[in-house]
Amino acid sequence: MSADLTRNQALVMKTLSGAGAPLSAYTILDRLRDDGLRAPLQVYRALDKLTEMGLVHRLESLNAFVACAHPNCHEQELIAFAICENCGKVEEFSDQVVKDRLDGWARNHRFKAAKTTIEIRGDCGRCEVKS
Amino acid sequence: MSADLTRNQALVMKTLSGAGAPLSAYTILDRLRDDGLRAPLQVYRALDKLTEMGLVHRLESLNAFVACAHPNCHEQELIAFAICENCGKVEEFSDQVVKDRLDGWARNHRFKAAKTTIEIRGDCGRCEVKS
DNA sequence: GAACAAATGTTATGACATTACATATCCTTG
DNA sequence: CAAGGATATGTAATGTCATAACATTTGTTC
Ligand SMILES: [Zn+2]
Ligand SMILES: [Zn+2]
Ligand SMILES: [Zn+2]
Ligand SMILES: [Zn+2]
Repeated sequence: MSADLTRNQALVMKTLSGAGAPLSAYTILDRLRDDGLRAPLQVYRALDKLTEMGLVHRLESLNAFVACAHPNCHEQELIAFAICENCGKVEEFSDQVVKDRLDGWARNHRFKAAKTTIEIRGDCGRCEVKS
Repeated sequence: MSADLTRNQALVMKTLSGAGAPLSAYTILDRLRDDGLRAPLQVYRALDKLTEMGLVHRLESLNAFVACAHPNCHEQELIAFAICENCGKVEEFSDQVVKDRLDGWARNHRFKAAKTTIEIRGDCGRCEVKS
């Protein structure tokens, strides 16, 4: 199925997987200087491919990227993200009812959805910050 | 209720209302040069206040801003946006079921939501492009 | 191995957003 | 009214995110 990754794609994927939290393209670049990467485009091109493959998600409200938590699991699903503003952790989930409701709205309004973004910003349970 | 707008806030609001589509902060700035605005910050500060007041929404997937279609109507609602990638038009809607499902997920995971983004990108009915 | 597609390298530039600091305006209250 | 505080403004500089354009290399197919 998913073809082997190229060198740059593998480097970017490894960086994101190891981070455990979203990273900006430029942060990824900084962490890969020693591996020979020098220009933003090298990272953006790898991110584009990885996103197409479903291995990486772009978080629109953060302008950042995160490794998929369930690779190859939810190819066609509508994915929602819960993003902790305190620790940076991201949880992915799907909800068929939400998907059905949004699909229904689109159908009723003759809107042809291409991509849907659902992102919840807030504080995760583990982060009950000592006020 | 919503206090009077300051000069800069009124200028930005008028520009956004008249546009009928989302505008970037820099586009707004360009359209207000003749009114004396010169720096991005003047626009961003006005946008911040207008957003707080609920008169303007930020579209995360576009890095742009749009005048609220139903001012003072949905103060506390979860708002979803359907954004046409062809004509730029944005439709706002609320769905209580979607809100309940997302609230339920958050409750179950002890996630304290601060702000939720729902944006559907696609093509609106009016835009059935001549292929 | 010629031809084509895909990936890479590099420079420059464009687009979006904030920091830092100075000044002005409004509004309260003694 | 003067003093003080809160809010709004003006301005320059800088930081952050993303793509255009072009040259080169690598891999695949016939
Ligand atoms: Zn995923
Ligand atoms: Zn957290
Ligand atoms: Zn609205
Ligand atoms: Zn349209």
